[in-house]
Amino acid sequence: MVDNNELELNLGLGNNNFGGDAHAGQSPRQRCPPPFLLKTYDLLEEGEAEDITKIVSWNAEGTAFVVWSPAEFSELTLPRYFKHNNFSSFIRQLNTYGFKKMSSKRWEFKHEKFQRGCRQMLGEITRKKCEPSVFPAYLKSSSEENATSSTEENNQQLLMEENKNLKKERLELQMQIDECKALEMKLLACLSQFMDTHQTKVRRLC
Amino acid sequence: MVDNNELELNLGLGNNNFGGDAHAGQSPRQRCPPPFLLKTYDLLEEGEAEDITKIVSWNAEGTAFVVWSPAEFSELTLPRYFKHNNFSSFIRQLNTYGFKKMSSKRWEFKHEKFQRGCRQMLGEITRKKCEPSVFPAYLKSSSEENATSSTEENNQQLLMEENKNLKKERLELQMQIDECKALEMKLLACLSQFMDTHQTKVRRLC
DNA sequence: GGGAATATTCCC
DNA sequence: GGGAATATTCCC
Repeated sequence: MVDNNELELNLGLGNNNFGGDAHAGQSPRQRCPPPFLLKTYDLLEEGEAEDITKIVSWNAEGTAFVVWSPAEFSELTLPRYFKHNNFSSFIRQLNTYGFKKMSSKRWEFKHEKFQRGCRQMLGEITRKKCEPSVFPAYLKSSSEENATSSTEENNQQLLMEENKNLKKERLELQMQIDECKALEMKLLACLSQFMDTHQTKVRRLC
Repeated sequence: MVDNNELELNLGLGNNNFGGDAHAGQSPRQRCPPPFLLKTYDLLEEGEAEDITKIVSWNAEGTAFVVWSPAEFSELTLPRYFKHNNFSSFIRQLNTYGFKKMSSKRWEFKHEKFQRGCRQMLGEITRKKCEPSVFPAYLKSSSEENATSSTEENNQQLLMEENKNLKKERLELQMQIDECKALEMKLLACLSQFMDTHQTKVRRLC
């Protein structure tokens, strides 16, 4: 019942790179490729050994790959590598990573950096950013440098301001905590004194 | 091998509402609840019939639910309803939908609109919006070709990081304050109780 | 083919 | 507990 998940974990290579990037502002060449690319690549490599080349394989030149039998590919191959069995979800990912469909007659997909024997090159493939709709395309026309630099400056300004406010807040919170702590001490002292007095009082009364 | 996926599809109720909302600006009462909520609810209802109430069940009042055995829940229950078997991913979703953990001693989760017998009410639960931070994601990494002054970008990166850390700190401080306040209440209660007892004791002795 | 929502993962 | 990245789904 949980075969899928276990398989998934085993095939996952244990080095996917969700979340943190750890390469901010640096060349993207050395980063760990996204799981999707690794799995798709491995699927093709392993396919050669497992004789599923009738279902999916590299093209003759190794410059693209072909899904020969979408039905079998979806039913058998996809769930071994991914958390679904939908061909269209697979296609969606290919598009996200910039693959192009080569022919209208067969399911052949190509990406410059996705080729047989070049697992290393996968790291150079980047996900397409979802363009922010904040700025409609028509506003980005001319005088780009001016526009970008001013918006960038503006953003930096905002960031610094937020930053300053956060620091102020931090100080206030810290002061609140100090007050709390002081009150705590007073209460404890009060309590302890109270206990003392009452003990002596009780003793006296006895 | 593909059992998971087929099960998934059968249990999915076929009416999830990914994508289009078709109710923009209208009362949220009539919308189809998100798959996550439906599945979690059904899991509890079906659990009663299937006797997995030792693993997960509603609390006595039906106002919250308890995962009694996280290990079994993760291994057996989760993959029957979701595309994973990670308890932490399940928790992440609960947090996303605003559930609160009720106790530090057991895995009990509560949401005002998530109660036994009220499947209809699920539609009123909304996903927490990710606060559109001052700083849109698109300014973070895109346009590597642009070669804008890298020192500036670097600067922003640092600013954003500091900003993030400050927010984290703020949260922690707030939590400290909450703890302090709670302790204060306890001390006051203690003190008042102490005074009561001793007054009666003193009275008796007089 | 891609926009956008939800789901899953990783990290702090 | 939540931010943010990738994955999966649904829709145009």
